[in-house]
Amino acid sequence: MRASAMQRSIGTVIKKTQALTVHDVARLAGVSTMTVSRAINTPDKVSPLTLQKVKQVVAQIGYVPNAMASGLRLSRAKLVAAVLPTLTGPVFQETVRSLASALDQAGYQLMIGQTGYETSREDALLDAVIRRRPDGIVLVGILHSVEGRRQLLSSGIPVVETWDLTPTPIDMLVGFSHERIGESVCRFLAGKGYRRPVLLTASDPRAQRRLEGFRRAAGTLGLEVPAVVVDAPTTLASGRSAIAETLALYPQTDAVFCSSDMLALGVLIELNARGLVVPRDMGVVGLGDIEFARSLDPPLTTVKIDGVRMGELAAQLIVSRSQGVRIDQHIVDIGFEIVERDST
Amino acid sequence: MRASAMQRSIGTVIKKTQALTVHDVARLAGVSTMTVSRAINTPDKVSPLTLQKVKQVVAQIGYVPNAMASGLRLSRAKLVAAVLPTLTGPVFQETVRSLASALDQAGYQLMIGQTGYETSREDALLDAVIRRRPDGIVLVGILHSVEGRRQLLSSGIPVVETWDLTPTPIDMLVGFSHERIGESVCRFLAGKGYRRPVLLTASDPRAQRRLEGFRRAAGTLGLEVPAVVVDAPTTLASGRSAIAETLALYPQTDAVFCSSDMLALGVLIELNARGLVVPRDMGVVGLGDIEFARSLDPPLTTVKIDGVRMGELAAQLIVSRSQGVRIDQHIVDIGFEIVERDST
DNA sequence: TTGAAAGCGCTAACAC
DNA sequence: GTGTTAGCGCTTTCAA
Repeated sequence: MRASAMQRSIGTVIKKTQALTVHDVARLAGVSTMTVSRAINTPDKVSPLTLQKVKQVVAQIGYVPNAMASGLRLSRAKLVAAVLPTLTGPVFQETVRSLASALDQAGYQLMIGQTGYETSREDALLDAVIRRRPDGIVLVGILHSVEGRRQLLSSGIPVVETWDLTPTPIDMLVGFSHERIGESVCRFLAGKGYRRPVLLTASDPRAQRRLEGFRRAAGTLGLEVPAVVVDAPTTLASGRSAIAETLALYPQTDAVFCSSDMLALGVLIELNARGLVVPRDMGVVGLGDIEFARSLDPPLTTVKIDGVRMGELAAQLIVSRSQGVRIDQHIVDIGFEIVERDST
Repeated sequence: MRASAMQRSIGTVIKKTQALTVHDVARLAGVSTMTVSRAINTPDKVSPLTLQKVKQVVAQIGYVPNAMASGLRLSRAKLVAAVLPTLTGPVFQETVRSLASALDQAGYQLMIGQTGYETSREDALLDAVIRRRPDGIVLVGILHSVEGRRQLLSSGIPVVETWDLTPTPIDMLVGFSHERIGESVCRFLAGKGYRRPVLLTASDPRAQRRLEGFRRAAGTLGLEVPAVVVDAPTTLASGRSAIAETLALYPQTDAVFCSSDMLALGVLIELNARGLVVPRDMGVVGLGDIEFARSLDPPLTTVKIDGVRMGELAAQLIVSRSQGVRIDQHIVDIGFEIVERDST
């Protein structure tokens, strides 16, 4: 009978197997604990014979070192924390995935904390994060709380902010300028002959700055740019309703710049449902260039944000810093790129 | 030369700020370290006056307890690990998000490990996970490696498998039957009058079992069911090409059951591009009922998988177990539901 | 090349 | 209600 089946039928509680330690290995291998530690961490500082003996015992009894103990001793958790608004939605996914991969390759694990768009949760979350003494903290998206900023600063833990660009980061930063995106998209649309663009803007500060950039550029062209606000996080459904609202309020609109590709997909679907043809009746620009953007019908013109690169760079900054390397380039602007496809 | 050695030789090393400990608080508050510990963890076991004094010092100097130290002392990391194929794609997102939230509320943090669909990576990843002595491990999706199974079992760490149903879980399980989904969707489509269904099937074992279930049910109805295989992870683009292939190979197809909602979206887009009308010319069924399914045009008939509930239950099982509660229900079948909308 | 001692920061158990 | 002692498992330092 299998163990689990037995437990269910009889109701036995599992005996908690006593976890193995260096002492167990040391005893069985006939060496000191220190030698075990060396055999595992710096094998070249141990004679081939002892090394082999220790390795064999480790394999045989299935010893796995305790990271809490070594972390405490070394003051290095080999852990990095990512703090983000939410794991849901395609926006930050690529960044987090590549961050996790890059860290993994360097022997670090990733811990996740979601603020859930509530500023009140941020402080408690940061406290929980700092308790673990991670080797670094990656902020994906914005940190609102002022108290949180202070906590991070005084913790002395390396911090990388992402997805934004500010001249005054907490510590390090890998991002891009939302204002410049607004400006660029405005010029791009104007260059294509669009004269009555509308922004479908998420209710977050970064979207707000894209709007400002867009309007600034539009001002020099003598254009007025209305904005339709959408609650964050943006969804396909909110894209459909936002374009419906746009058509009702500003029927002469000839192009929309959406706060995300998902929003843009909603727009495409709603326009298609209304028998309107993109780009003939309406130009559509997305943001993110997530996986499906190129596969839509028509393929979506969008602003490519290199989330993978951002994650990799963030990982690199933290790993270097935690190994004591001086970081000269505290602020990295990874830029963006307007990918022109058939929706404009 | 090791990277760190090289860095040291260049000589640009930064000194770390000394982190605060209970001793600092104790000294400044004029009490013992034990009293500080009590003031923080069991405030009701401390006199109101000392409590206030300690709290004030803590706030003033910004002391944050060291979780590695308490974790080591208590043998409780207050950490749960989630191991999954990839963070990308909408499939497991809801599960992971709700898992993180539920754990957070119970005072646990979530650590992420991605196997990246490579069995070879699984063992190394599990080793890294077990080192941290998490209070539980949640397997999202399947664990392929036999050695990994063994490692997990002998670690004694509570394990919850999800997104599947097997009579022989490693430990605990929260999932649903993929075979029954196949059967149900087959009967559903047959009931709607469809006679030539095709499956767009991802190349993973769970999708395979849905196909088997579908074919078994189809067999009793005298139907043959071809399958078009799509590489995991499924994407919108692979949906477009899969339906194109389907139309070429099996032109009389009257319905498709897709391995994910994203795949189904690709199908809808491709059919729309070809001037085919859903459901008149083709019935489409998705899997997952992710956020956008109801907002598509037409709204997508799909199999609702309650990822949020799965995450919550997994969290609950682990938290209970780690608090010493006996778990009688080792296997929880959360079922599924066919949500009929307008695409069939 | 190997080992003994000490301590990372915290808290259970036991005194007072 | 508070303090003292000891030790969680590991690894740096120093001695052999």
